[in-house]
Amino acid sequence: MSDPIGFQCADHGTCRTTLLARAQAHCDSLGLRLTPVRRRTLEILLVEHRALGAYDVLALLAAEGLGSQPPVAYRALDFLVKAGFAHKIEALNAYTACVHPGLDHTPAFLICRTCETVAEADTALTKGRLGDAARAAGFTIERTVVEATGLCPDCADRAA
Amino acid sequence: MSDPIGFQCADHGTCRTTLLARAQAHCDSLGLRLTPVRRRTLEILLVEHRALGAYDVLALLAAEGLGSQPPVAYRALDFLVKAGFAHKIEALNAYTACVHPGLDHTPAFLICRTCETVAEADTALTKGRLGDAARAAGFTIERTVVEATGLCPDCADRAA
DNA sequence: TTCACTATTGATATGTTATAACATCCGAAG
DNA sequence: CTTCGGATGTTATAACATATCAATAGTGAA
Repeated sequence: MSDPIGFQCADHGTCRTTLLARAQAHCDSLGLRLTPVRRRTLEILLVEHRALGAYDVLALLAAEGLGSQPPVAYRALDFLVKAGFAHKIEALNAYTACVHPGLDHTPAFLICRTCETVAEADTALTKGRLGDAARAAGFTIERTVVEATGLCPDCADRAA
Repeated sequence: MSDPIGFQCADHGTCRTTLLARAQAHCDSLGLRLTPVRRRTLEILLVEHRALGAYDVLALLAAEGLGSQPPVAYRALDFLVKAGFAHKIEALNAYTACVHPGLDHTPAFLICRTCETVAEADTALTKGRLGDAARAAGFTIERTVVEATGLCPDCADRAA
């Protein structure tokens, strides 16, 4: 598992620029289209650096004239999720940018219940004990959701 | 990790009776009240043996005159979840009975995307690699969601 | 260029999941 | 018996998500 990333990102500006450029390159190479709405949606997720609901995203898009109805946000988010640039956090019904897009990975999330910051780590859960249990049961795993809720260091300090 | 339970429960009648009795005993000993709505809700989850949405439960309750408005179902489900008799499946926004209530455990679920049957296993994820990552990041895990979606043996056979 | 094709966007409506807020009931403790 | 807290009834609405169909724009072939 790689180190989780998210609670101490020193330079959002750089990671935003880098990841946007990577997304653009990825789309170019696959013939996908990173349209203005999609690009801006990804940028919003990168800048906010926490889990945002579809309607949160929609409000920000709408403020810039990039669409005002729910499908606009959901389509953009679906695209980003399918392309691997973002993930859906099921426990929050919210979305967050992927910190290492392009790589095929099974994300695991550490979600702060106070500030909603999300850190992304990797698991290889299907190779571990859950995978063993699934095989024993004859179950074929296609997708996994791993989400841990709790307190991030900053919020824990603030509470103490 | 215990074996997953759920894809081959031979005798629903027995497990229903047993688990209802256990829930009753647990409530008695803790001074909780397993009221008619709560008891019936648990029974519904046990009998169906798959993930049910709150409105599915509500429809069944309503058909028996046990309330007809959303809060009825949500309150009953919240009670069952808090008491450890049921779990919420975040990936489905649905609820399922716990197969070994009373024990403090971190459930992991195998969810068939076709028949929506849910098998429950245990993980000790906080003791594994995710726990290591969380500790390294200074993150305090309070609750974990582990859900694997895929195909159960029956549905896999049927598809083949 | 023009055409046909496909992906994307725009717009309206609706479906689904969940909770807020407040009134009322009812049983247990004092 | 009263009072107090948990449970329920009821209305309304918030929050999350998708179906549908029309309009538009980019792409490649004739």
